[in-house]
Amino acid sequence: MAQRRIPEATVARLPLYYRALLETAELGVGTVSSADLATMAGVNAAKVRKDLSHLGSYGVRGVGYAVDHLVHEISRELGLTQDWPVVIVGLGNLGNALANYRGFGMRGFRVAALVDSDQAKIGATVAGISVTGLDALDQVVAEREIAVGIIATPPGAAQDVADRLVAAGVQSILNFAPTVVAVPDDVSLRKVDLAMELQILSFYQSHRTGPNGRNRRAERADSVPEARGA
Amino acid sequence: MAQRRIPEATVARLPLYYRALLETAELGVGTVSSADLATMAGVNAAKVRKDLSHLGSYGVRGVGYAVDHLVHEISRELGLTQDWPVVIVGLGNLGNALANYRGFGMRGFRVAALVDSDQAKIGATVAGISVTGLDALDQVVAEREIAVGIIATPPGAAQDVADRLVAAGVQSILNFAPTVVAVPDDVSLRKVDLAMELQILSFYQSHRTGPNGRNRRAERADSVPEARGA
DNA sequence: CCCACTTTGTGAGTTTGTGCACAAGCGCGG
DNA sequence: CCGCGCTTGTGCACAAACTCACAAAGTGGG
Repeated sequence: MAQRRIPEATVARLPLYYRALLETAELGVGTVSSADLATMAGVNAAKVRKDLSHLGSYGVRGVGYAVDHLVHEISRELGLTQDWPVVIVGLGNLGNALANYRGFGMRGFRVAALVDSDQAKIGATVAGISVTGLDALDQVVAEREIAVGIIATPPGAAQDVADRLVAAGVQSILNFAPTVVAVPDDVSLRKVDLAMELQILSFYQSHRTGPNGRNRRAERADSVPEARGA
Repeated sequence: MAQRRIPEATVARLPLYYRALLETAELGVGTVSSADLATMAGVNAAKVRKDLSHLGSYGVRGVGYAVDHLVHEISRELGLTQDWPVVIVGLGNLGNALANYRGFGMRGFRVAALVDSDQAKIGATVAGISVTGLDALDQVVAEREIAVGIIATPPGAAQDVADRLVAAGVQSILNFAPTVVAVPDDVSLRKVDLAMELQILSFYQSHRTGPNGRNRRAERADSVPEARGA
């Protein structure tokens, strides 16, 4: 099958497999079947096989996939073999939580800088890192070779921050502010919007039919119709 | 067009339109065109029209959509006309941030309870709400008629908490723990996984071709290839 | 009243994603 | 050496989502 050009949907699932594989490796298991992986990742087994076939990582028929090898392949494909310094902009409740979030350490990501526009916060130390002013963003990004920016500001400031990040050379942005942010085509952008997620849940909750509200299924790409196996 | 059975993809965008419309209403504007909405929501105009046509909300040809009416329609469709009491389980960094998050007030959602298993945290007051023990989850959910649960625990505790939420009668769950959680078919589940988002960004970042890494576009459903208009 | 202009709603064609079902391949036991 | 059981890889058909392009329907000016 075509080696390159991995479908978006597959890319979005690779991290899921990756996590499942790390847990499997932890247990000392040497090989997994697509069915095992499917259970752990909460998806369909055929999908797992097709996804993995996209990255050319061969399993062994009759046996399964070598855990170590697959971890390495996915890791390489996701670019987790290199170090990604991250800057977090905005140190309100969320920014603070993110700065202290363990799990960034998860292969690759490292909080390398914290930035805020509030004079009162500049110079303070959060999670062992000194907070820098927004004006020094360019300099900090350049010095620490930062490629990923996280926006955790109020919505009003988000676009300005995004513009500054882009100007400073950041190529990937994760936006937590509840507003639409525009960036040039050559910059990747993803968003995480709490209110949106809740509103989507609200939709499915209010659209349950039947007297006691327990009938129709509320399928979602993210929901997990699979077994409880493991 | 068929009134009912709104496509998933459309449901996922309704909150986007909703927010854009609220901002428009704020400015005192009476009508918007699909093109305006498209710019604000960062999507394609044809998509906006098709999405809105799904909920039968009629615009006026040659004019556009009445902002107030549309806000009302979407609000009703998303179920935001009613009150949704929410319980947050797990009061680490993230749980605390969520408890203090303004923006929940956004029409409908209200943090009604905070739960943690740590004896040291029980009884404390966070964001004006007293923290309850995990054992009292059933009681709290019943008493306060909670329908939505947010899991902000470490990954190891997530499945157990999900089981307890389901047992207590919660029908919609938003999971922030970086692990796969399984729930019965009649419970809606969405997940927000920070590490996954970063890893997906990392994929696109490491797959930019060309010497300086500035060539290929990294399109994504969530990315915003549109103009900077408004 | 008619015409030019604007904007919606949607039919049709394309692309993307999903899931089934099965042939091909591998290991093991006899 | 052969056959059996297991698991991958994938062809195919179907479903979902997206985009284009345009007819239908409204407004406002002359």
